[in-house]
Amino acid sequence: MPEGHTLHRLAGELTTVFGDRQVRVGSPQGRFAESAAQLDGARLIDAEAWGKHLFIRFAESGVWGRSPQRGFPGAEPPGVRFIHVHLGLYGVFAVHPDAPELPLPVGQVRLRLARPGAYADLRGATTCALVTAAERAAVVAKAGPDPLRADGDPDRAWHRIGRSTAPIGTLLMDQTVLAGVGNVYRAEVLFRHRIHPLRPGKTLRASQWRAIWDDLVVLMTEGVRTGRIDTVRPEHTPEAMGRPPRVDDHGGEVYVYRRAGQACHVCGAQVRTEVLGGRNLFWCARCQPVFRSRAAR
DNA sequence: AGTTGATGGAGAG
DNA sequence: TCTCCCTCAACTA
Repeated sequence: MPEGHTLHRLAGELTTVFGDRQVRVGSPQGRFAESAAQLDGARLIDAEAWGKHLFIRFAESGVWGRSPQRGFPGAEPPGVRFIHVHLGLYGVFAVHPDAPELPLPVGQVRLRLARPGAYADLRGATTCALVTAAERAAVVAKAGPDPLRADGDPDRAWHRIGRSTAPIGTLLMDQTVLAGVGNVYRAEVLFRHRIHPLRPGKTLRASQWRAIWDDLVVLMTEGVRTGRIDTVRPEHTPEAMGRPPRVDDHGGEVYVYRRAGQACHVCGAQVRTEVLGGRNLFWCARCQPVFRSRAAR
């Protein structure tokens, strides 16, 4: 379930459960075994997310005591290292904060973090690598502003969007334009703002982009809190509309994502789908017209 | 038992 | 634009 909210939620969980503690690091599956052996027994300082990237910070092996650098990623002490995790499409990092026993790994566990009473298993990640502070900085430098970070700057994204002929649906998914939005938030935020996904970025008004950004901050912050993606307004919830709740693997209440052919919750028209850049796009052609007359606004 | 798809992205051509 | 990678649940047969 990995969009930006998943990674920020994970960063918080990992910091709470393992922050400022000595941890066992292993790779039952074996693919991260060499790096895991180097980190095993080191102190985990904290974890941090930038868009869909997760960085787990470790003090130099054998260094003890509280780190004054915690929360100040600009000045890393020598020897600090990170596990860089990217979940890709279907990676899962399951944190078990209260586990009296350490169970045998089930399935392909690439990375296991453990301390007495707690463990976390990573499966299916596209990236799990031991990196230096400089390598981490290079990944961050490529990423666009993240709506979930206090330092996220919407103007940086607007600089790209406002002059691009690419579809806004493509730009929202481009992690160098904006970091953290995935296929669900893309579909949903465009629906909420009644913008057709194929509309060129440069045809948006700055105020429209600002409204989208502000909405993403709210929606994704809620996603971090709940661990799911809910985007319907109070008047469109199952309870308010007297419709059955969504039954799906991720469970959130949405307007258009993966609802192709079903009736739009707002206007009743059939939700449409199309492949764009290898990813499924969903929108309501009536609520999100390509061209909108002044009268319609 | 085998196939498909999924909230992602890198690299080749 | 295509191909490939990672894993596993939910399909199909």
